[in-house]
Amino acid sequence: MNLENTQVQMRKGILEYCILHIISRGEVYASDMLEELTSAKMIVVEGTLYPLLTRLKNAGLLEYKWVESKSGPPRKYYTLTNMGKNFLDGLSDTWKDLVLSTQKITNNSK
Amino acid sequence: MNLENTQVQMRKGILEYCILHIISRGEVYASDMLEELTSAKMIVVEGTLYPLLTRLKNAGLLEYKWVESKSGPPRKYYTLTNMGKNFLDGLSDTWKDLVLSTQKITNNSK
DNA sequence: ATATGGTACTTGGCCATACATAGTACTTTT
DNA sequence: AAAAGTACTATGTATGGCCAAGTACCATAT
Repeated sequence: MNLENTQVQMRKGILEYCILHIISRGEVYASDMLEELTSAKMIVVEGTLYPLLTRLKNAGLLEYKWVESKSGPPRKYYTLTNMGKNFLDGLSDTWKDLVLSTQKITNNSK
Repeated sequence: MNLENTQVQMRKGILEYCILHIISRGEVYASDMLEELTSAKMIVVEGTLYPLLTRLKNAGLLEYKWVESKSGPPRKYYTLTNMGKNFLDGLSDTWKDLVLSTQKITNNSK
């Protein structure tokens, strides 16, 4: 039971929300997402991101197309499916509720 | 992969934070916490709360004393240890960072 | 042409937490 | 004595983040 471990637990689910959101703004591939997540101080590593993308794709929330790159192997560029858009909307509400609930508890000083 | 499942995932870790916070405000026992969590719309059930309290206690973050009840079996009243207080402070920062990071990403409309 | 280093993605296994479910123990009510 | 209610315990399952090792392709240096 240490802080680092709890930080990991806190990220669960939230990451999914953030990634769907990033993709909703336009075609991106994994490294784009990693860069944005890192610059927002949301710690993520490859071993987390890639399996997550695969999961979301298998669930029908994402689709991708291969695009050639000038500096390396081809890349998977992801976009949201309609189902993905709906799911993102649902997640949005869930996240807002969760933040509100937490505020309610942590601001309560009785 | 459904919404309900993701809600569960999002709660992971955050619950720990909320519970430590509730206990930090004074002696409480499990049903007190359950009531407050429910009224804040943070869905939790017995089967989640009790094991969590045991875990936190074994980690040295909580301690409890038995108190007789007028209407039923005795209760465990919990308080934070010093270690628990420090841990809660750390969690506070972690949570705030996480919310900020998420805001940064979800408000980014490029 | 071959070797080296970097980029992009894949896979298998581990661990921690939330939850469902069933069960124990004690008290009060009928 | 039986039934109902309260407080707590124990076991097993599912999921997601992460580590670590590995594959494959490209560009550059030797």
